[in-house]
Amino acid sequence: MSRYDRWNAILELLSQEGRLSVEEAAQALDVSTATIRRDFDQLAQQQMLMRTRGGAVAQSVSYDLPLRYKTARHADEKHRIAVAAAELVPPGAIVGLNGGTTTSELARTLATSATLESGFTIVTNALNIAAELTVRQHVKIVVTGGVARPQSYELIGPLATGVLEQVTLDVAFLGVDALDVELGASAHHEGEASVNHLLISRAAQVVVVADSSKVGQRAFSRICPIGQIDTLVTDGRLSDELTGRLTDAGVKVIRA
Amino acid sequence: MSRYDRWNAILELLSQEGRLSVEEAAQALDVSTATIRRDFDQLAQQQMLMRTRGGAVAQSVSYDLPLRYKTARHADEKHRIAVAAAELVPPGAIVGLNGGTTTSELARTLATSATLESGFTIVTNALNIAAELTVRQHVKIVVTGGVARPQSYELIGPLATGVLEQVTLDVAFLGVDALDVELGASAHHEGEASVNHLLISRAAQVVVVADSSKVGQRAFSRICPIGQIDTLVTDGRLSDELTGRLTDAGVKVIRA
DNA sequence: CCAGATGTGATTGTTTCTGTCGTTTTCATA
DNA sequence: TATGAAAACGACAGAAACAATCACATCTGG
Repeated sequence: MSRYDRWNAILELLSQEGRLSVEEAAQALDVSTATIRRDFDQLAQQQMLMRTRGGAVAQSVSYDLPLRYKTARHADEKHRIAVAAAELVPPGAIVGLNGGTTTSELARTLATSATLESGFTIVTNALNIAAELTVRQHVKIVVTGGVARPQSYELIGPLATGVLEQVTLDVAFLGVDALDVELGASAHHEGEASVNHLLISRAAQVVVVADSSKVGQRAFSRICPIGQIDTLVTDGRLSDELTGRLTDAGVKVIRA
Repeated sequence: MSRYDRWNAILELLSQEGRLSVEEAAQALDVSTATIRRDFDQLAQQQMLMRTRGGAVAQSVSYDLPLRYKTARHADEKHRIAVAAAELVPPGAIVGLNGGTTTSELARTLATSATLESGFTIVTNALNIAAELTVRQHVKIVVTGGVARPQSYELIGPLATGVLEQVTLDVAFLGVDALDVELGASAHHEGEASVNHLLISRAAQVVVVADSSKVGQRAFSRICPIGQIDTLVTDGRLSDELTGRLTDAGVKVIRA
C-alpha cells in the first residue's frame, strides 16, 4: 500500500466524518500514529485538510474531495515537464492554463513553487484546476465561464470566449492532444480548440506543454498554427529530428 | 473533542440562546469553568462573541467563521432539506445554484434523482458543485466565470455577473448565511451577495434552502428583500412563530 | 550486488492543553 | 462605604499530543 493510497483513504474517512483523530486513523489504516501525523501534516501543507491538535478536520465545503493521488501514466515525465515549465513564470505573473493532465500537474507545481510564494494569478477554463487551487490563498484564480465538458473538465462555448475576451495574459500554457510541425497544435474536440485558440491569442507568450508522444501527431480540430507557439516544453524522449524541425519553425524547445 | 469542536458548540449554543453563562457552557460541554473562560476570552478576541461577567452574549451580526472551525454541521438536516427541495424541480428544468454546503448537497441529490434522469441544466457559480457534477452525462453544467473565493468556492466579481446577465433560469436555489423577515436574505461576503442577487433576479422562481439555525439571523451583506423569495425549504426545527411570520411575509415555508 | 534514497516505527524530550487551588477583583446590597 | 459571595485570574501539575532523532526495512538504479 503506497503512501498515496493511504492519503486517499484518509481523505475518504475525513470526508465521511468531517473530522478524524490521529488515533482513529492509525487504527483504521494499521500504521503508527507517527506516520499518520506525518500524513496529516503533508496533506495540510497541500490544503487538503486542516490540522487540529489530536486530529484533523475536513477543509473544504465539498464533502467529495478530489481524488488527486492517482498513479497516472507518464507521471514522471509530466512532472519534469511541469517543473521546467514553472520556471518560466515570474512572481506576480498572470498565467493562462487550459485543461489536461499536464497542465493540471503544472498548476500544482506552480501553486507549491517557492519563487511564486508572493502570489500570482491563474486564468483557466479547467474546472479541476480551479477547484483544486482555490484553497491556496496566494493564488488568485480566475475562471472562464462556459459549459463543462465531462471528458476533460474544460469549460467551452460562447460564455467562455466572452470572458476570455476581457482578460490579458502574460503567458499561456497550452496542453494539447497533438502537435505537428505543419498543422500546429490541435485537439480532439472542436469546442476546446476554439476556446484554446482564444486563450493563446490573449497571451503575450505561448508555451505548449506536452509529453513527447504527442509531438508529430495530429488531432481533429486545429487550435493554432505552429507560428503562434513560442516555446514547447516536453520530455527528453523527443527525437533530435523532431526537435530540429520544430526549432526551424521558430519554436524554442525545452527537453526536461 | 478538539478545541475547535468546543468553540463550534459554544457558538452554536450562543446563536440559539443569544447569551450563555460560563456555568451553563461548562456543564453542557463537560469541561471546567476555567476552560470555558479561556474559550470565551479567545473567541471574544476574535470578535465572535462579547464577554460579560459570568458569561457571554452573541454579536449582533454573525461573522464568517474562520475556516478552521468549520466541520460538517447539520449534515442530516441538510440532506432532508435537499431531498425536499429537489422535488420542486421538473425534468428538463434550468436550475440555478449558488455556493454553500446545503446547495452542494442539493446538487448531489438532483444529480442522482430518478425523475431527472432524462436530463436538466445547472447554472452555478460554485466551483465545487461544477467540478463534482461535471462527470454526470445527463446534467448540463453551465459555470459563471469569475474570481474564486477560497472560503466558499464561489465565483464572484464582474466576470461572474457578466455571464449571469446572459442566462435565464426556471428556478434558483439560494443557500444563504442568514435569513431574516425584515432584512431578507444576507451573506457574509459582499461579493457573494452581489452575485447571488443577480442570480435570483434571472430566475422565474426563487427558493431559499437553509437549515433552521440560519433563520432569524443577520449577516453582513444583503442579498435581497424577503419579497423576492417565493419559497423557503428548511428543517423541522424551525419554530412555528418564525414560520408564521415568514408565511405572513409571503414566503411559502416547507419544513422537511 | 551495492550505495543511496525513501518510508516507517520507536524513543525521548518538548510543547500544549486542561483542571485544581488559592488569591484577587467585581458587583450587589446593606 | 463596607461586606460577602460570585466571578475572574494566576500559577502549577498531570496528561496528551507533538517534534526530532535514530534505527531498520524496502526500493531503485547503476
